[in-house]
Amino acid sequence: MRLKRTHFCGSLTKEDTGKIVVLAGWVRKRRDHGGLIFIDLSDKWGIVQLVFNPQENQESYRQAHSLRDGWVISLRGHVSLRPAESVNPGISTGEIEVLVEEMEILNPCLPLPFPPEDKIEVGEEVRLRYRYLDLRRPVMQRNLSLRYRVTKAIRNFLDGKGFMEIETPFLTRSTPEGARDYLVPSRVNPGQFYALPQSPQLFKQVLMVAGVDRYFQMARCFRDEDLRADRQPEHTQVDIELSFIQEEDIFELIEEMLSLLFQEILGISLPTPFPKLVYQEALRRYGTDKPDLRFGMELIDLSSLISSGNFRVFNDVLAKGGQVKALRVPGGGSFSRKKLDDLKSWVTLYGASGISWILLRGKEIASPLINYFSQDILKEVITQMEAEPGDAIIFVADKSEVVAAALGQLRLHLARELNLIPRDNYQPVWIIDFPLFEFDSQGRLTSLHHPFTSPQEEDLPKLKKAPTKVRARAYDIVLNGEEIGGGSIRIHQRKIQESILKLLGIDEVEARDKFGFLLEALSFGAPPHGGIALGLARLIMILAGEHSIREVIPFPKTQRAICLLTRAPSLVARDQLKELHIQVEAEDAPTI
RNA sequence: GGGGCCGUAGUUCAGUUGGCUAGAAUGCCAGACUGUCGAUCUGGAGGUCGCGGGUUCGAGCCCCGUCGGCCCCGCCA
Repeated sequence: MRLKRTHFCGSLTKEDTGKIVVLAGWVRKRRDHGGLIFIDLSDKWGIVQLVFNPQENQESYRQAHSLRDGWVISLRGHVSLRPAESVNPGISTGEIEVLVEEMEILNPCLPLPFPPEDKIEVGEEVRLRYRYLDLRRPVMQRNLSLRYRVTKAIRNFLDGKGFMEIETPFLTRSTPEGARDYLVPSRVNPGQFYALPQSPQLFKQVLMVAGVDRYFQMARCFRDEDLRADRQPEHTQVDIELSFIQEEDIFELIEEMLSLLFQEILGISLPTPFPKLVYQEALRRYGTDKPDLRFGMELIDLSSLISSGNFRVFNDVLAKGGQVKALRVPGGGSFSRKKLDDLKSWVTLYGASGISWILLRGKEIASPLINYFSQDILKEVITQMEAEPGDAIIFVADKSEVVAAALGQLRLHLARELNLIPRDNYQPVWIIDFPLFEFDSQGRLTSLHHPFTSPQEEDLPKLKKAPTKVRARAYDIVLNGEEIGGGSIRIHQRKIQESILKLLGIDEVEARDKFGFLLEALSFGAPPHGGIALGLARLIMILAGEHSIREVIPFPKTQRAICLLTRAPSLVARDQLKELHIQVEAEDAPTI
């Protein structure tokens, strides 16, 4: 590269008119008029038009004929004001152009699979395979830069609050959190494995015992579970832990931090304090523990009202201790029979056997329930639902968990479909008072959060008799229906920790083996402590207005946990396996 | 582990009941053109219809299997 860059493509303005500049970048578009060639040159900062004129410079004009999209060049030229009729108001440098006097071709380029611009019609598979081209697109550059600005702002903020960033190991031991571990074989300890951390949970607690008082980390976490639009096998969490604090301290800290981010990034002020919603109430009103509060459509319990009718489906459900709840769907009165059938089969995904409905078509009421309920009851239903002409009321009757899942999902589904969710609106909410335990599918008691979460003190007496009634000192932060973080006040006393482990069916031997180090640490003057972890990509996804975290992760994996760029995972050489004392079952694993 | 949608030119897609040489747009290549910026005009090249098997006189289309992408259930502090 002979020419030394003096300016960036996107930063030139008419103030630079007359200057001799050296630019470097990618050829974006060639418009060859035979006697005159225009080229858009792009770099990270934007686009500027180059002009090759044979009357100005024969040699570079000749070279310009060979240029194609994606070629890398540098050039020296002088900045010139465009003729008034040729100004392009569509780009920031539209008032000027650069007349090229000398050019160096730095690298040619194959024809591009897709152009590096924002509006492309190309599948994600192709984008991921050529991720370096995808990331050249301005929108992806913005997402990358947004991520950097967010982490920088978080570091500054936490630094100002007396926090210290500390790294914890990637090669660690399997922790008892719920997810499947990624394992790493140990060469020097045959048959033994490290686990990649699902979170630095125990390390950050140990750091509190170590007197660090305020810790944070941009912590990479690994979970070998199936992927979703908001889940990758590895993700970064903003991991935070503090000593000598209560829930309110965490709430205030995170509220201040998120407010700062939204102010700095979007220029939006989030009102603080954020509202708090008790877990049970969230389930009752929204059917989920991560409610989207940007719109209403709450679930209304009509069980007692409806019990006076003689509709067998409802009565059977109620007799078995279930419930009948309903959702008001603004504008749903015009739903067709087919649409309602589709919704009916859609809710079966969530275990419901179907839906029932009342359509308010002007003054008319269309409903299969008409034959089973008196006019008075139907009117009362409409009153309780606060339904208006043109609305639909959709019922689900089942046991409470099914009603919550089905109606909760239906609420989201229909709100999206009917465009009822306001844009540029951000509604954070704390979900609090989670249960400490739940029963898993095999009827065993498990932690809802994790086993180091402190029970609420007033519920301690229920630990033995009614463990699922015990509330945890745990909290989630939910933003626009996305769980962007969660945490808890931890157990800092060995006795309580031991009794929780015992309740979880972990005997003393296993407890000592798996986290004896924690129990021991708790015995050496562990301070009361607690913390939170925020899912960085989810937060940035919301700030960026994207709908998948893959849009804010430079090199994400596909739903089958494959990196299409590098083709990881891959087979490894036999020798590598042998060195690691690993034998692979032959049937599904060819070797190289 | 399961459900749904999808896979045809570099890219995005169309392709009838199974029937001529598989099309369009864009991109690409060549030529023309001195004010374009989605340049324009003329011409051209470009296909393992994801892969394997089956049915059939004949398969892009039907059947079975398989691989891959997306969304979801289960799973997931």
